[in-house]
Amino acid sequence: MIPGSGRHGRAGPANRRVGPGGPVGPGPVVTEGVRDVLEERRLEVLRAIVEDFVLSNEPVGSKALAERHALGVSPATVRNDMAALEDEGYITQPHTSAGRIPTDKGYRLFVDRLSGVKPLSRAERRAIQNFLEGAVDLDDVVLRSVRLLAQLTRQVAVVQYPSLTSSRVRHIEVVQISPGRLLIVLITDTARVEQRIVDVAEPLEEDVVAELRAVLNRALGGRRLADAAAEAATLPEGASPGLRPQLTALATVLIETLVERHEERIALAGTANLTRSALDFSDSLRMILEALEEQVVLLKLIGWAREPGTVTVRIGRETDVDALRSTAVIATSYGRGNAALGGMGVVGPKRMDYPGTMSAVWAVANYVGELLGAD
Amino acid sequence: MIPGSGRHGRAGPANRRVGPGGPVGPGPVVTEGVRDVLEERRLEVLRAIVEDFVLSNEPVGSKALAERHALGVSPATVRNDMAALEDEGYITQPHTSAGRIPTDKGYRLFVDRLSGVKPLSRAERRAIQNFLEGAVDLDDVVLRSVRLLAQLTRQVAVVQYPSLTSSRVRHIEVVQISPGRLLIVLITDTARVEQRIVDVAEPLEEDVVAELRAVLNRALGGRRLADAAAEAATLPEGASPGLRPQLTALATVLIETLVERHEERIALAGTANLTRSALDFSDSLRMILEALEEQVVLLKLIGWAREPGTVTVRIGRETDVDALRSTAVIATSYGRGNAALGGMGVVGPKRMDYPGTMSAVWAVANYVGELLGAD
DNA sequence: ACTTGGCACTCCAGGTGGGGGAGTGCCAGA
DNA sequence: TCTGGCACTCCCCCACCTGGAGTGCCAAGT
Repeated sequence: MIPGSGRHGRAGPANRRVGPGGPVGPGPVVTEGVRDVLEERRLEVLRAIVEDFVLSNEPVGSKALAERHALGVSPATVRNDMAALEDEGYITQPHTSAGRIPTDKGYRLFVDRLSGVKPLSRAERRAIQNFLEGAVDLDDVVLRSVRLLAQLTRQVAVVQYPSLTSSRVRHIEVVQISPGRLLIVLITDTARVEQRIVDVAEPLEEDVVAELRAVLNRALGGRRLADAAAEAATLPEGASPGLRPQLTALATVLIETLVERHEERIALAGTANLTRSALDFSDSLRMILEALEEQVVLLKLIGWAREPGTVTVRIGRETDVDALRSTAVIATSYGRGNAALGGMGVVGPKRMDYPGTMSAVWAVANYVGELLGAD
Repeated sequence: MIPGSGRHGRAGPANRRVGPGGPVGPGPVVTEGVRDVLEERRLEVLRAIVEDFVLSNEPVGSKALAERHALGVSPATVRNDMAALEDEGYITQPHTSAGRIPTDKGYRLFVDRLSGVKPLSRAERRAIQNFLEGAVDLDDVVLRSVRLLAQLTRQVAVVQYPSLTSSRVRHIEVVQISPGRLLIVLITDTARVEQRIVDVAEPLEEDVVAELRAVLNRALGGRRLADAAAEAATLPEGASPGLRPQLTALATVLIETLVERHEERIALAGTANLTRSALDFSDSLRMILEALEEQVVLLKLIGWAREPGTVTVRIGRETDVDALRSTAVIATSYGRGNAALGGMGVVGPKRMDYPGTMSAVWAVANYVGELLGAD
C-alpha cells in the first residue's frame, strides 16, 4: 500500500520522492529494500499517468507510458503496476480495455507526494511584479491580481478583497447627503472604504454632524474592527442626550458593517477558461458558473486557507461544493507576516497542471501580500 | 418589399402592425389594397417564424406554421411567402429542404415592426419592487438589479454603476493614512464613493489636512464633476504658498478621478445562462465570455443608450463587437428625468424572447431610476 | 392574380453493421 | 520479479441505408 494522503500541499521547496511511509500492509512479505524499489516505481508510474493525462486528456496505456517515460521496464511490467494502482483506487479505466485515468485519490497522492513546485521563470517573476506595480489603489491591486492569476494559470481566478476583520479603523466620516439622511464612510488601515446610508429622524445641523464625527473617531479610531464594534455598542449611553438618538442609529449600522461584514467582496476573472476544459466538466458547466456567482461559495473555497505561504489543494468532492465535484481548487491567502488579509486561488478541472498552478498562486499571493504589507 | 429597419425599438405601447411604408419597388404593378393584404400576411408569417423558432430552436416549416398559427391559408401559400421572405433576406434555410430560420435582418424587422412589448404581470412587478426595495446602499442596489435582471430574463445581465459625469460633488474627504500618504474620498450626490491614494512629499500636520479638506470642499462642493475638474485645475494658483504643493498633487489626482473616470464600474450576473444557449453560439462561447470580461466592451454595449425610457436592441454584427456577432444585446439607461445615470441591459442569443426581455429591461431600469432619483 | 393540392426531389437524422486498433489480463519462460 | 506473447474486449470510426420532413414547381381552381 502507498501511504495515505494529507490535506495540504506545500509551497516550500520541492518535496518529491519523500521517503515512503510505513511498509505495513497485507500481501507477501518482502525485504525492505525490494519493497522500496517497487513502491517507488509504482509512484513513478502514477506520476507519469497523471502528467500524460493532464497533457493529452486521453486515457493513458501501458505502452505509451513505457515509451515516453524512462521507466526502465517493459510495458508488461507497467501493466502489473497499473493493475496494483487500480486495486488501490488511484487510477481507473473509463471502460474495459481502455487506458487508465487518475481518480481523485490518485490526484491527491500526486499532489501530496509527487509534485514539486515548478519554480517560475525569471521572466514570469518580472511580469508579475511589473503588472502589479502599476496599481493605483486597492481596487486596482485586486483587479490586477485576479486577472494576472487567471492569465498565468489559464484557469478561473478568485481574489478576496482584504478582509475587514484583521484591520483597524483609520477614520470614520459622516456626511449629511440630504436632510435627515447620513452617509457614513468607514476607512480602514488597509485602505478599504465601506459606506452606508443611515436615516435619522430629523435634519441635523452641520455642527451636530461634526460632533458625531468627532465622537465616533475618538472612540473607535485605531481599534480593530471587532473591538470597535463592541465599543460602538456602548457609545450611546455615554453621549449627551441631544446626540443619543443619532448615535444609536449610527452605532447600529456601524456594528452591522463591522461585524456582519456580509459584504466580503470578491473579484473573479477568467471564466472563459472554463470552456477550454468543457469536456472535463461534461454537462455541468452551467452548474459551475452558477456556483461561481455565489459569493458564499467562493468565500468557502478560498476562505479556508489559514496562514499565508500555505497552498491548499482540494480535489473533487473535497471542495465540499457539489457543483464543483468535477473541479479542483487551489487556494492560499495573502497578508503581512502571519496575519491573512484575504484569500485567493483558482478553480479548474481536476486534470490540471498542479505544480505550475500551485506555484503561480503562491507567487501572486506573495507579491500581493508584499504590496499591501508595505503600507 | 417590406420597408427598411430603424435602429431603435420602442418601449412605449405596442406598435405592432403599423401601416406599411411606401409601395415603391420593382415587380408587377398591383392595386394598393391587395398589396397591403399581401404585405401584411408576409409579416405575419415572419412573426410566426420568429416566435416558433425562439420557442423550438428548430427550423420551422410551412406545414407546422400553417397549423400552429391561424394564418387562414394553406401550407403551399405559406411556402410562397417564405420564398419571398427569403429572397428579401429576412429568413434563410440552414440547408436545402430544411425549414427556415430568421436572419439578423429578419430579427431586426421583427423587433422594429412586429413585436409589441409584453406587459409584465402584477406578480412580476411586485417581485421587482420588493427585491429592489431591500437594498441598503448603492452597491447593493446595483448588485440586486443585475441579479434580478439576470433572473427575469434568464440571460446575462449588465448594470453600470451610476456614472460620475452627470452627478455633483457632495463632499470630499481627505485623510492621512500614513505619514506623507493621503487618502482622498470623493462622495457624489448619487451616493457614489470614489477613493484614491495620493503621496505627498512630506508628512502633514493634522491642521494642514483639515485646511486642504476645507479648501477643496469650498471650491468644488456642489459642482458638476466636469466643472469641478476644471475648477480643481485652477486651485493651486490661488492657494497659500504653504499648501500649494499638496494641493497640486491632490488636484492632479482629483482631475484624473473626475474626468478620466477610467474606472466606470460594471456589475455582471447570469453568465451561467449562456450555457443554456450554448448551441446557438456554436463554439464561440469562450469568445463571448472573454468579451464580457472586458469593461470596455461592456461599456460600449450598454453605454449607447441615450435617454432613459428608450430600449435599444442590437442584433448580431450591430453590436460592433466581433465576439458577440452571434448574440443580441438589449440595453437601456436609467436615471432621473432625462439625465441618464448609467446603462443596463442583457446579452443573449439572437434567438431570444425580444418582447419579454425588452419589457423586463425597461421595467428594471425604471425602478432603479426611481430608486436613485428619490434621493 | 392569388391560392391550392399534388408530386418529385433533396437532404439530414438516426440506426445498423462491420473492421481497425489500442489496450488489457494472463501465462509460461527467463 | 520481469518479460514477451497471445487471445480477448470494447470503443471509435466510417460507410451505408432509410424514413421523414420540407421544399420548389406546376397545373388547376377561384
